[in-house]
Amino acid sequence: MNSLNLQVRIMMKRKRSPKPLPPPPSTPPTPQTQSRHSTNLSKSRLWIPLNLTRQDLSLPLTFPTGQTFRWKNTAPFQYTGVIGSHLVSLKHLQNGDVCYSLHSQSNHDAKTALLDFLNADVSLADTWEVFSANDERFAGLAQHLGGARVLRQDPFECLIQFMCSSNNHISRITKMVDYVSSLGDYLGHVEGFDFHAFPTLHQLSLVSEQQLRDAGFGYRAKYIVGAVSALQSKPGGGEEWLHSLRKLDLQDVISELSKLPGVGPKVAACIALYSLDQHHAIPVDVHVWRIAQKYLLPELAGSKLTLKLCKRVAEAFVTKYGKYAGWAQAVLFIAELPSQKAILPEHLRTIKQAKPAKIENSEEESE
DNA sequence: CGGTAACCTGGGAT
DNA sequence: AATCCCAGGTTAC
Repeated sequence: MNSLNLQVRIMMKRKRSPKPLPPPPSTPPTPQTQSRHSTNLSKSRLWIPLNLTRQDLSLPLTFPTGQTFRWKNTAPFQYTGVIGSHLVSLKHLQNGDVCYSLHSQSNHDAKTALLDFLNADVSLADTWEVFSANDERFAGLAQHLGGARVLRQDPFECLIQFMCSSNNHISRITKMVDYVSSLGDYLGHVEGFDFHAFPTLHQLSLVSEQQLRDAGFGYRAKYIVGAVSALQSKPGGGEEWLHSLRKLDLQDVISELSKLPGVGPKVAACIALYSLDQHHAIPVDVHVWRIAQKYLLPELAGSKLTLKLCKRVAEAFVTKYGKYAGWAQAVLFIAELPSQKAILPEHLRTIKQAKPAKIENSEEESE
């Protein structure tokens, strides 16, 4: 009956009901979906400048590049998302400068929350200078990928998002994250997208494993329910406990997070880097592994990515790039994305054949 | 303790 | 058309 309450609350919160994509049996919280008729509130919107140039923050290189799945591209050079209870749009002006707009009642703390979320205290210029000094290729990439930042997200939101990301692809991750998001308080809609505050730990605890499975979470349904349950049993509350990890060393952060079901080294590193101030955390995925084999640890080319090698790759990144190695990883990672490679000149593009496309005759193993 | 086989799903390649 | 493969991995054996 908890879930029934949840359902009622959701129905009441929702102002509109787009098509019900994954139809759960009892609870139909629809994910955010394009619903054609968007209001034109944005026309008369008040845009406030942030003191950030495109080199400080590139929205297209920061929001749709895999560190969050909650922000939507709501117009050219414009992204909209939620920070706490603030529904915010960010966009580039013609000259590249960034400005923002609040869709909810503009509280004074909204700008503070926004700057915090953007990790605005970290100077990208200073940080990248170190990377470029230690890596000629990075210096080249930096010319084309300026403004690619690491965000400082809410830890709980980050945790759930990256639990969804494991062994998964972007489109389905986004669908799953949209579903979870729909369980939070409704905040408004922008350009056809519905936006919700991320559900609280309590709100998420009201959803069952079966509901998540029906929504297409697969085996991750069990992990999420388990992780939520584990968090609820933390003294002082799970959200507070997650925040407290910001004070720990990276090793301890990874160790603690890894105790949660569904959280392994990769997901833990993502949470650490994207939400827990662990700027030298290196999420080693297949892309980073390829980067490492090509440019960092060529002697490992061909071997399989084991836990041990995973740690070795992370160490190599920190050795080369220092205490903000995670920020360097973000840039190198973006350079690997098919969607971003197009903006790079030929000589900076990487790894034509990460996995050797099977050539005609398979009788011979190429070394 | 290191290595390996399942695991949900679905979109794209073969 | 039917399979296979892979996707920003983790768990259990």
